[in-house]
Amino acid sequence: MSLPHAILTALLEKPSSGLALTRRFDKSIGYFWSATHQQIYRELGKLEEGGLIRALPSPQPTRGQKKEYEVLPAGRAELAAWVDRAEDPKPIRDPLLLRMRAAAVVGPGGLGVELSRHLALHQAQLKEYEEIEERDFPAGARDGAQDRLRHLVLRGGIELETFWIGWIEEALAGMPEADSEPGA
Amino acid sequence: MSLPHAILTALLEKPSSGLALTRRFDKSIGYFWSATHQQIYRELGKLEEGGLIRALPSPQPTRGQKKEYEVLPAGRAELAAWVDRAEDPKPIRDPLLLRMRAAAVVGPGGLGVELSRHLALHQAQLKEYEEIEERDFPAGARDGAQDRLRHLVLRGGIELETFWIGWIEEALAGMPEADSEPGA
DNA sequence: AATCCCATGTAATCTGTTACATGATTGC
DNA sequence: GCAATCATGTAACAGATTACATGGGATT
Repeated sequence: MSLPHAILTALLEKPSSGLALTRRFDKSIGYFWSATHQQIYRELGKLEEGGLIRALPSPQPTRGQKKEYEVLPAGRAELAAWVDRAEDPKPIRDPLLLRMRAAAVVGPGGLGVELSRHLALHQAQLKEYEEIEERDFPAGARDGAQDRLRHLVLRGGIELETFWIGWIEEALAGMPEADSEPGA
Repeated sequence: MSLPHAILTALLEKPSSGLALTRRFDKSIGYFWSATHQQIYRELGKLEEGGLIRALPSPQPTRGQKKEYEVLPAGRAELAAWVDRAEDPKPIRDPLLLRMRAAAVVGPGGLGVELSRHLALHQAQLKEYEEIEERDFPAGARDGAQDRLRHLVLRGGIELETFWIGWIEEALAGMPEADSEPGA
């Protein structure tokens, strides 16, 4: 139940068309909640139908025509209620951890190569986050409540990437190349 | 595409019935890939149909009768291939980070309460992992390739919980009670 | 008129969740 | 016999992914 709220948040930050939203879900909001344009258009339809957002009046709203959306008061209220709502953290569900566990049973095979590849991807993502941090939250700047919260979210991303980098390095250290298979 | 491989891994570790698998997905494997019994039964059916596992011969395989499964060579091969396969890390998709971002727009409301609740849950989970580590991987024990990999997976869980605890504490520190709402 | 890009969608499929149904076994 | 529990499933739906379809405007 997070996608509609991700969209409401994005639209409150700046009213947008479906495509513009899609672009923003490739960065910014999308760093913490990804979505494709199909999901976004479908959800925009539902949100409009539910009276949480509305399309800004435009000449002719036909197919292929840009349609800008803005959040209605009901939408803002729903988002505020969601922020407060109790919702348990989802248990971890990560394919890489699972693959490591499988490797313990069938042997690591070429997992080392894959780990190195992931390491590079996480390092690149970390670098991207750090550049954003430098640009948007330079050290020593006074910031308001809004900025503090947004910075905190970014810190979360940075620390998660840092965790992965450390964990993968640890994994690679204990994994020569083609290790021998454990017992059948 | 991870659920079938999670099941193959679990069945290689120990042939089991559907219900026994379900129980094990509440701990162990389930710490890194959760699944309900409905998912498991459905997937067991597909895996059997696909010739990756088979039900051990039993008296009368009717409804309500226990059915034990074991992995066939094709299943082991598929799992080994999956361990090697290139599969990009999924982008972060976390409701709590998203809620923090939404809080930057609509104000934190009672998010602090929710954060404290999550903090307690993560602390409990961390404790559970640490007890497992003490029990299964006591310091100074020599361990084989299999144990090293399984320990590494557990370390991943421990470090992830540690991250969340740190991050939530950081968040709570910068969030008195009911902060004032930022701009409309 | 052909091609490309912007923009909005539909359809099919897969994965995951929630609620419910059915049969077998065991203890009372 | 009845209730509780073990065990295996069905059905309906919600959410996410992938592939494809449609149309407008600009460029060449």
